Amino acid sequence: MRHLKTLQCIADVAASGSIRQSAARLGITPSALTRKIQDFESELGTPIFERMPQGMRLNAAGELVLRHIHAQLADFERLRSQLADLSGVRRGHVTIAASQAFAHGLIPQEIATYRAQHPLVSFSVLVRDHIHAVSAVAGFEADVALVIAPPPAPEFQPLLILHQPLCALMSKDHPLAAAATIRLRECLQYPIAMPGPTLAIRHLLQAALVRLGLPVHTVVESDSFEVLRSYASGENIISFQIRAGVPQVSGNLVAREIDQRDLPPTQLVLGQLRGRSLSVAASKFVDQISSSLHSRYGDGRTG
Amino acid sequence: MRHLKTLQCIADVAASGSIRQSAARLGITPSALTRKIQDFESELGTPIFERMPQGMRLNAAGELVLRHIHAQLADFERLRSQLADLSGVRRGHVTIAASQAFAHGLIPQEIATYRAQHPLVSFSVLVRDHIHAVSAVAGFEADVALVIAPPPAPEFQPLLILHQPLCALMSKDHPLAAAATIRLRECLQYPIAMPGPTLAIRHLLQAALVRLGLPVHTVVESDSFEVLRSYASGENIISFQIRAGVPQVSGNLVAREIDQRDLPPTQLVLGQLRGRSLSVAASKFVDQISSSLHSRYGDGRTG
DNA sequence: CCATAGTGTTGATCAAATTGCAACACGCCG
DNA sequence: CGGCGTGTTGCAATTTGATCAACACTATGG
Repeated sequence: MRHLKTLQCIADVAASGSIRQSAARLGITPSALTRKIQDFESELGTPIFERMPQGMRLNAAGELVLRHIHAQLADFERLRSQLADLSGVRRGHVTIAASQAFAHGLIPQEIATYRAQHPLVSFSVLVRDHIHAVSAVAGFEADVALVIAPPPAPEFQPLLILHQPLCALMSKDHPLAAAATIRLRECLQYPIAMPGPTLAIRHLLQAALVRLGLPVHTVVESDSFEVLRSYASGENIISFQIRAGVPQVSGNLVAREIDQRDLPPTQLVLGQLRGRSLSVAASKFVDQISSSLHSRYGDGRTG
Repeated sequence: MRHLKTLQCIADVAASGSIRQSAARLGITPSALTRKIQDFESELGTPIFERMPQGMRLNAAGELVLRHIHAQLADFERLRSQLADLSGVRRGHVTIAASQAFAHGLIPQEIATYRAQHPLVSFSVLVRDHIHAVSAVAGFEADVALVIAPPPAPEFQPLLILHQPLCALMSKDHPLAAAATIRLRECLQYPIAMPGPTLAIRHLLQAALVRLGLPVHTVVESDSFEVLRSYASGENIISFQIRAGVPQVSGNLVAREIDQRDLPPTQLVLGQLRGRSLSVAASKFVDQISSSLHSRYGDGRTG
């Protein structure tokens, strides 16, 4: 788009920190690029980059400008999506940042459902921990984020909040698989495949385990739910996962909820950047995933 | 601003409905303007104007585009305001749409207070009834609106809501001026200067009067509070005004609250367009007027 | 029913802004 | 020092944009 070209150039230079590098990526010469930036700065009346021997870096004014540019580009994307919807076909691109817990089951399934109706909409999925998922939303890298226990941040606006119990994952022959819900202390009688410290549920577990004061027999610790799952399905080992993160088709794997006296329900939040209006495609995807989660899990809150 | 020029052209043509007219106002030739629009439309892949013998009119897609353009321009204005604030001086322009009730006392006084601290900020005041004030905000004509009993509209986001009693206006020698609060039926013993049907408080009064079922001795009806005030201060006539609309220095005019059993408190709402972020200048003005109203009147709600 | 005045559009011409190329100035590092 | 990295500038080629005049069309009034 013609009138956004300069803005995109600035955003690219801000990201790469180098005029020559951005020039190559944008398919123009460094001189044209440097002039674009100079013209923009002179129109604005303020420099927005610090020129350093190592390259370009945004100054304070530039940070404001970059936020504005990202907002402009996002809003234009939303316009395109609206126009496409007007003519009957929904097209566009949706970027969702999600906790790893949902990367296998929930997200791909929701995307598949959505794309069955609107095949012209494409998706990007960023797997990030709760902190970085929220930053991705704040930095216009992602349209929405689906995370467990997000840090409170004023710019992150929740669109849906569910309270979910934690589940113990085990093979379906496991002695504990008979009960509907189990106590955390029962789990500790068996070897544990422990989520790594970058996973949000690790902190929740940690707190509960300390409260219990019992020894934990950790046989493996991993940042990958895939690894944890494979252990839990193979041996007599127990692992953990939030309920919405449990795959619906799970082979010989079963999930049993942990009694809420041991582990209070955890917030599962779908949210966006406050004050931003989403594209039609993203907005409708949010609607779908909201109603899907809501009908499947209701509001798991009990206390 | 270079990259916004085309957008401004489109907005102007949409407003004027004529290429030649806009061309003259923008200082370019009609041919250049028609080409700008054609280029934009071809980049977008959709026409945004209907070409009629009488001129240009936005089509459905154009309406979306225009909204986007207004949002872009407003957001750029906000950026400029932020940049100015960064360098220590606050500058910018604030447009406020207000009910006529506040056009004399409250608004000019608040603007004067603000401009005493920030003389580089300029103001526009649009006097509109509650319906049109909300539309002005929705159509990006005004940054904020201060209105009585605004119609419920999803795009209008309240920032401050006060519940205000209606007051009877009379000269300070008036027989009723002795009491602190008065009953509506007492007022009807005297001639009334009645607010015109375009004023929001007319509807409130009307409902209460019908409920009372007493004859009303209307000597004059006017859409101008200035006219009503002059009658109320001159003869034994009574007029009405919401409390925050009563001028603080009022000559020989006094205001007495109507008993809330007769007339429930009215909503006084300061609001903006939902999802829009205001310029620093406008945002700080909202802060000032909010705290000023809040400290002066608290929340007048009682029931 | 034609003349008129209004609309937007188009082709050719020309000026102005943008770009590319090559050279330059500066800082860094071995 | 010499090589490599950065951003910047002068000048020429190119592209973009604006102008002017003519055109096609429609509504309106005599």
